[in-house]
Amino acid sequence: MNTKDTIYKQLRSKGQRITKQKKLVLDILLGNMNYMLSASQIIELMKSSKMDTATVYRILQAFSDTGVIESLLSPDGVTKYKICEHKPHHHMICKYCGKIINFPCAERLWDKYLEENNFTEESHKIEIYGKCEECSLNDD
Amino acid sequence: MNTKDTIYKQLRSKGQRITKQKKLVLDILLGNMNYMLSASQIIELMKSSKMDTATVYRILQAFSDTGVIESLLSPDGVTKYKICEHKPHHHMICKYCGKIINFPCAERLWDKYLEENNFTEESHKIEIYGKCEECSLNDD
DNA sequence: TTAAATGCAAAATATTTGCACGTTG
DNA sequence: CAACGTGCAAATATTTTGCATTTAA
Repeated sequence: MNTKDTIYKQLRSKGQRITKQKKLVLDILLGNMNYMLSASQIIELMKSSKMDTATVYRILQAFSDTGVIESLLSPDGVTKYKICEHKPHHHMICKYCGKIINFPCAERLWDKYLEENNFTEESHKIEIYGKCEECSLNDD
Repeated sequence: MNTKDTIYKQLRSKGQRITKQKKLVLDILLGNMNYMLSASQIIELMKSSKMDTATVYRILQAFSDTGVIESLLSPDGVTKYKICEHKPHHHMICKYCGKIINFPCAERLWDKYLEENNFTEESHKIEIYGKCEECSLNDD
């Protein structure tokens, strides 16, 4: 079973239907696994498919509700989306080209603080911003 | 020198002027150190001061450029702001009441991955979502 | 068949801009 | 006084909604 089938299954399990439009948005997202796309970028890419903006927003919402995509606030203040990967991981985000590199979720350092505050963790997110290898090389 | 003076200095050092409007927005933000506010919440709170929305957006932009405020994408997809604190720290964010609890920035776990990818870290951010003590107690 | 999804059009929000005027330093 | 910031009004951009129609399961 490939990634697409897994996602279809995930969507169906939440009572969603697999439409032509969802497949198109999914293709875009799967083709950009290493980048985050903003809603307006996705809408732009969908123009050739004559898909309505409202539909794009509804699909993004549905994908997000189902956990198919995750979102992130980029340093320039824009919300961006990408396909969720299932192994727990975090992101290194290149500020120069936007590339995303995943790294595994290691053990936690903050248990102490959770205890001190009686805070119950439900999820967490680590984002590292900087410059990727390629962009460093291009500096010369 | 108190927090406000420090911030004024920070703004002046970037050539910004301290206006009545900036003081008002700053007061709101300082009065909500433990919560994140969205642009529209801030605009709402500013209504009594008859401040223009355009001005609020310009001030938020200016504060952000100067590093006076930091932003975060909340789980419901809204961008929210709060005053930056200067000791390196991260956030525990209660999903039920929105309270923010800071915890210090500990040593890093991901140096290995930076090396593997020749990625140059410029900054990082850890966000922990869950339920705070008070909200847990209220569950009963 | 029928619940869910789409397209379309329109409304509601959110954000940005130009410009004349006011204010800070 | 000169540069910067503000208010106002208007332009854009973004996101949401209602409803008739289409479509996936």
